[in-house]
Amino acid sequence: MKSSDLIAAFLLDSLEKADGLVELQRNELAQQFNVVPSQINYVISSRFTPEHGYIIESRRGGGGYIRIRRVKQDKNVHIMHVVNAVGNRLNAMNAEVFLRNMLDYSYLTPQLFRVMRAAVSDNALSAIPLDCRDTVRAEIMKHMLLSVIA
Amino acid sequence: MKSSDLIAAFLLDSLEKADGLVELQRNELAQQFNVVPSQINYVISSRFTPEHGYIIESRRGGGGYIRIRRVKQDKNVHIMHVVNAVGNRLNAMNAEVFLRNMLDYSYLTPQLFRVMRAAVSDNALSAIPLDCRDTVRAEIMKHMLLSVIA
DNA sequence: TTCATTTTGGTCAGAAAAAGTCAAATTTTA
DNA sequence: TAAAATTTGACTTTTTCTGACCAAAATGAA
Repeated sequence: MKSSDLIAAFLLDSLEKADGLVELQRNELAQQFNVVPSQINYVISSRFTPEHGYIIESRRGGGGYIRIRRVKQDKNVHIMHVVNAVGNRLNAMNAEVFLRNMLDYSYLTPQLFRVMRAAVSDNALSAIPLDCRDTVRAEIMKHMLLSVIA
Repeated sequence: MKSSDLIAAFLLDSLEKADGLVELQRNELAQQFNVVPSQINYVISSRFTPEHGYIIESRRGGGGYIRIRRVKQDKNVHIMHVVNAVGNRLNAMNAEVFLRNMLDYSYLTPQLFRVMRAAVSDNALSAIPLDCRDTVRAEIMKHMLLSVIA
C-alpha cells in the first residue's frame, strides 16, 4: 500500500470521526507515517482540493497547523454543481453568467454577488498575465463558492 | 496553544470587559503568562496596531504602563481606510487581519468575511507566481471592499 | 536643585519552530 | 515503454520566542 493512500485514508477517517474538521501538525504526521513532511502537502493537494469538497487552511511558525475542512454537499447542491462546472479555467464573461444565475435563484444575496463579481472581474485581476488569468479566476471563484457552503 | 495567542485572547477579553480601554504593566503581564517581557511588545505590535483599530500609549519609569485603546470609526470611513492601508501589495496574513478586524466591528457579515477571505487566501491564489501574488491580492481586496461601499 | 539610582518600557537581531515550494528521482499504471 | 503518480530533499518563508542592550521617568540623597 502506498504511503499517500495510507495517509489519505487516515485523514478521511479522522474527518469522519471529527465531523468534518481535522487539524494536524505536518511534521508530526509525516513522522507517524515515516515520510518527509512535504509529502503531507502532496497528499493534501492531490486529494483534498476544493473539487473534492475540502477547504485547507494553515499557519506557519511556532504552534503552526494544517486544517482540513469538509464542506457539506447534501445542501447547496446547486452551488457545488457550479463549482464543478467552473472547471480549470473561467473567463470574465462566464464568471458573470454563473454569478448572475445564482443571484437570480437567490443562492446569493445582492451584496455577495457584487463582492464576488468584484473579486473575479478583469479589473481586479489585470495584473495577472493573460495566459494564466482564467486559471486564477477559476480558483478564486471556486474557493469563494465553497466558503459560502461551509 | 501558543503564548502569543493566549496573551492576545486575554487582552481582547479585557478590552471587551473594559469597554475598549485597558492598561497593563508589561513585566507583570509577562510574568503571568510566563514569557519574557519583550514578548508583550511582540503581541501588541503584531496584533494591536492602528490598522487593527487600536491605539497604543505607554510610559516608562516607576508606575509605568502600556495602554491599549480600541477606536471606533464610521463604517465606510473605516473601509476606505483599509483600502488605503492595503496599498500595492498585501500578504495573506495581513489580509486576514484586515478582514477579521472588519468582522469584529461588524463592518462585514460573517458570510461576507468568509467569502472575502476565501478570495484572497493563498490557496485560491496558488497559481499566481509568488513575485506578483501579493500585488494581485491587494487588487482583489480593494475591488471587493469598494464593491461593499458602492 | 542636581544627579545618581531604580524602575519601567522599547528595540533589534538571532534562534527556533513550524509550513510552503519546486524539481529531480523513482515507482506505478495504462 | 510512455505517461502519470509518488517520493524525496534542498531551499524558502512565516511566525514566534528570547535575551542583550537601550531609553525614559520617578525618586531620593547631597
